[in-house]
Amino acid sequence: MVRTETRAAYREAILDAATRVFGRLGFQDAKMADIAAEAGVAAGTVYNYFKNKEEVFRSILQRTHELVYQRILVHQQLADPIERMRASTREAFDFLEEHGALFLLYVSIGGGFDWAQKRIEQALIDENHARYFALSQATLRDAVERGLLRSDLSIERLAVLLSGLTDATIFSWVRTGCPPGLRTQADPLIDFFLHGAKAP
Amino acid sequence: MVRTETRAAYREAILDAATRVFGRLGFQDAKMADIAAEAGVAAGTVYNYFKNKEEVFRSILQRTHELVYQRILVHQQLADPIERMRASTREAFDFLEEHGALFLLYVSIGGGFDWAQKRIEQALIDENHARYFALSQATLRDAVERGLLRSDLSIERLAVLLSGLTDATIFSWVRTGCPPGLRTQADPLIDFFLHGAKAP
Amino acid sequence: MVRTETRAAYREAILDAATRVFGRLGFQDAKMADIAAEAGVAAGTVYNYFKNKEEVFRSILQRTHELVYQRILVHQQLADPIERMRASTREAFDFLEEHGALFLLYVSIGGGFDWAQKRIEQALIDENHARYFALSQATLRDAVERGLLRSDLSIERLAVLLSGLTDATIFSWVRTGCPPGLRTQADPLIDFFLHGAKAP
Amino acid sequence: MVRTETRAAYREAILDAATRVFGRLGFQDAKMADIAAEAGVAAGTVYNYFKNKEEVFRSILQRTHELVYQRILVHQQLADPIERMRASTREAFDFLEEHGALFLLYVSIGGGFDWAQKRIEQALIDENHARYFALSQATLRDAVERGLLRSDLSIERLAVLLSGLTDATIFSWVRTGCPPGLRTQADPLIDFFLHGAKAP
DNA sequence: AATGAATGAGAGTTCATTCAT
DNA sequence: GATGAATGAACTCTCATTCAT
Repeated sequence: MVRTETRAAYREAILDAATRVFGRLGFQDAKMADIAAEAGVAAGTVYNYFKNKEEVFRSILQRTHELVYQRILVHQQLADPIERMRASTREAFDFLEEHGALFLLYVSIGGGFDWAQKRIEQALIDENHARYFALSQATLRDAVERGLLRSDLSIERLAVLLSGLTDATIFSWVRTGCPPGLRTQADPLIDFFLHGAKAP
Repeated sequence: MVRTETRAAYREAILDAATRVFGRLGFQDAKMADIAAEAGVAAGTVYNYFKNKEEVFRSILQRTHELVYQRILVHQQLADPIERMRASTREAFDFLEEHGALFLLYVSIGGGFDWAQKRIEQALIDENHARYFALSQATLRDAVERGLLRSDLSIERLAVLLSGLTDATIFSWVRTGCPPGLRTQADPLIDFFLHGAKAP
Repeated sequence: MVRTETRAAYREAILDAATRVFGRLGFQDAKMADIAAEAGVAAGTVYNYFKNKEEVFRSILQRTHELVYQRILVHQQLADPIERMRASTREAFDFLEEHGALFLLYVSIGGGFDWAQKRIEQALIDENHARYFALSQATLRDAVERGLLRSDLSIERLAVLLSGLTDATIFSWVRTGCPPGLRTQADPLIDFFLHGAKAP
Repeated sequence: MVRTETRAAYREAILDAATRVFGRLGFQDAKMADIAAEAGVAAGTVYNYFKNKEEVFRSILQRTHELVYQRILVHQQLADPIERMRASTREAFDFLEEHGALFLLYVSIGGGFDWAQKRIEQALIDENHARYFALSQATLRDAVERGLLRSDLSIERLAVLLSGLTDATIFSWVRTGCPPGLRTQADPLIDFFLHGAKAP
């Protein structure tokens, strides 16, 4: 029992370290030695927990995805689809603020374009992305059916545009050094999604 | 004179080849040997034109940026800022359709998140990105001042959101295999930017 | 006493396992983890019984040698040296058929040319080999002195040639998949040793 | 043309070096760095000529085999099969004396039992071995048909026994430090093959 | 004494860059 | 200036051995 806990703790520590290192350097530049050092273990130890560098990366993706997904899932019970959109966006932004290694989240949320990842596990990324997208699309469909959103654009197109606004906001936030307060941008973002930029 | 032209032609040929190879494989996986082979020259020749791999990449970025920038610049004379936005977006989409190696354009246009680039020349990317952004912001400012766009969002915020919509559209287009007709999405995109998703 | 027996039992179990694993994979490819797993003990346990991988190997060699040597020794009491040769060869072939891990026997008997062994303990191999050889030479000397064998070849040379015939027979047997009946080749082999290939 | 020659020379130099190193240390213990150093080139250079360590090994095998095979082939025109056997054996022994790296010859001639080789390219080894064996068997068959050899043993069995005598002689020679004069043992060996050890 | 995870030295291989031709 | 082979630093991964429990 103790052993199992210790193993799990080691695993988590390595994933945490790897998350920091990948976030800092990207997949290619991150060396296994860096990850091991950051985790405070020997190089070989990492290989007792993960088959290779790719699996470390994949595991981070999966772990992060699961974490965010669960947190967003909670809000899907809200009756009003617009409220659901607002809550989900706030939740995602909250998560980003809490975790330094946003790069990974971004990636797991879907839009990432790092060629390294592409090579590694596009399938996994796509699958995770698809799960988020499915959630988003369900909400949008609900909204369209209730007459809350225009119906001349496909659900998928709406989802793409919404994620575009979200991603751009995140990028911009990262670019400006991750200042506190990202979550406050969630509601204006949804408002913009609804009403656009036209002067009233 | 001939010599100069020959040199220039070699340089262009190498950049063309490198664009294709980087577009196909990404920065890390693209080997100098691949680029040389694609260009039909010997490996060493590349080094007669570029100091190293990074400079090849940087040069592509710069060249592409210049190309797109000039094409977009043409439309800045249009009196109506909304029309300017439409024309610029169409122009960017056209360029993407014409050139297979869209990845690079996208990247040079700005939102890219490839870690390789980050390492290499974020400064350059940012600078290029800033030039586009300046263009975009000038148009948006004009529109706001004419009362065509809401004034409760900062010009910069508007620019970020607009680029988000554009980028998401491009990503989605790439993801679906670059089907013909990207340019037809330019006007609906601007419409969405103006009016949002709300049902009328 | 019990303790001692337990220790001995562990030791034997590990050697048995190691014999199988070395036989299957050779020295280099056999991993200590494989041996431990095959023996049903933890990796560390092996090191409670043997200093290192080489000692495990050496111990197998020694144990196997001892076993075979004792079995062959029994027949040395036979009065007729030719009969002694026949009986010894049969005994060796029997042993090979009984034990799957023939490779090791062969090796310990002497002619092996595995570079791994060479590196490890050529001295030991040579010593064991010398013991067999001494037995063989004693018999041959006896035969020569009794006028049963030609005396124009040195005893050592005769021993070398005899072992060559034996080894070739074993190799050929292994190469053809160790079909049953190796022992029946012992007598024809000795006959050939005596009379050669010439037509009568 | 010069280039081609240079390339070939490099290739040969590396193979020569590798032959020495493999002969000295065996496959596993020979490091690519050792081979490169012995050849007086950089580590990477070896990889410009051979895909990997295994291919270096395989190439040596093939080259040596070809060399020896051609030399033995010359004597196949001799009318008397017994003379053919004598000449072939002498040729093989000559080759061994000329080349320090006998290990390889031995291996390529066939009886080798190095586990490393087994893993690597047993197929190739077997194929080469089969070529020698075919030669040997043809000669033996000829001799049997002419009534020169006993016909109660299969051709294959005769070939096995002959190679056993040869190998044992080589082993013994190597074991005693490769003293000059191996070739003088060829004729007595064939004599022994013909008449055996029985006193006349 | 058994365990099994941590260790870390070491090897094969890649590839950007250099340089003699 | 083009060539293309040589270079060698650097990185991932393996596994014999150690050691805390």
